[in-house]
Amino acid sequence: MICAKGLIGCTLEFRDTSGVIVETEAYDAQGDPACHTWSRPSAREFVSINRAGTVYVYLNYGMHWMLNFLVKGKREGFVLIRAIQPIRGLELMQGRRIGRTLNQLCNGPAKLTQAMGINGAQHGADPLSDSKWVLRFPSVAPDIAVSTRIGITVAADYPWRFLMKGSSFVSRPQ
DNA sequence: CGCTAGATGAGA
DNA sequence: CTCATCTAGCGA
Repeated sequence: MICAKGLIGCTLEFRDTSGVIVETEAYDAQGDPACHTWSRPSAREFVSINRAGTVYVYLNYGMHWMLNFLVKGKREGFVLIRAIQPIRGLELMQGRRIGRTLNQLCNGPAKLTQAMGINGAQHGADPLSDSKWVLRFPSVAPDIAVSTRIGITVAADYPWRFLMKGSSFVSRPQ
């Protein structure tokens, strides 16, 4: 999905923390067995009642919060933020993830939500009207690598994982 | 009501 | 490799 690719290199700010998005994955609301909309009526309702950009957060494995943004238009679905390069609020983030090095701070979907303090309370937030959230686009387009999605058991072969080429802050190298 | 599969991460 | 920990959705 184009939007997932376009978010690579963007700076994401939430409250007092920020970072550059270096890894994303796309989930298509149409015909993608790995997307929540495939088996969850509540996810389909979320897509229909919210506008593009809305924050979709959910709890996985009973303890890990996953951050997504809603995509709408011709293709609809979610972009999962899988890793960021920490920029601002380093002390705050390291305080939430004791003992982790800078490289290990936000190199995974659950790690970055823990570090940035993102949880279910943010589900449904609208970054366009909520000053806690800021998304800035890069001045120069970054080099992007594409690979298959990881961590899922169905439709994992879709080439919908995007990484900033050469970044050492991705969850795992391509 | 009971059951179970997860878009994971930490630790041994 | 194991296991922590919870909930939407589904079948009975």
